[in-house]
Amino acid sequence: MKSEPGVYSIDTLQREGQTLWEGVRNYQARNFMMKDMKVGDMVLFYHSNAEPSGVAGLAQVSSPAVADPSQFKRRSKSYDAKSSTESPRWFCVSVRFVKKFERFVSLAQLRQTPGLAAMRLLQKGQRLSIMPVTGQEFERICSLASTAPRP
DNA sequence: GCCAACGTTGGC
DNA sequence: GCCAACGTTGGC
Repeated sequence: MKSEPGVYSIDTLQREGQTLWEGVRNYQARNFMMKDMKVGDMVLFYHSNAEPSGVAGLAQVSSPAVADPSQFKRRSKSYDAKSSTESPRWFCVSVRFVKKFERFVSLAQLRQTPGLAAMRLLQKGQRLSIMPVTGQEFERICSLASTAPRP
């Protein structure tokens, strides 16, 4: 799951413990939350549009998808006039803080890592804010987060 | 700040 | 249903 650290960082999540992942306005990303993500699933927390961008830590899905309340709030940037409480258009899960990585895993490091080349995140033009990761990719990234950085 | 890639919107 | 215009994302 991607977030711009200036907006919501891993530190914010650590402070708050848990958050509703509001504001996603892309159908593919929404569908991942609605259909694929289960309570207890592990989440790589990725800092996008950052200096540097990369995986900052781990979270965990802590609730099933519910109607995203921000779509009903007129003053919210995520307000959607075409949605209604009777048939909400947008859904989101909650995630809880698990850990901040000892070592931040930068995008450059991900790109350099053999075995991660097929990661969806690394494919050209990939802009989805939520996307699936394989078990192998997940393990690989966690091990990068706990081993010495490259020189 | 630039720009490629992609999604969405709306006229027809 | 097509597609041009526009908006957004996010790396660089």
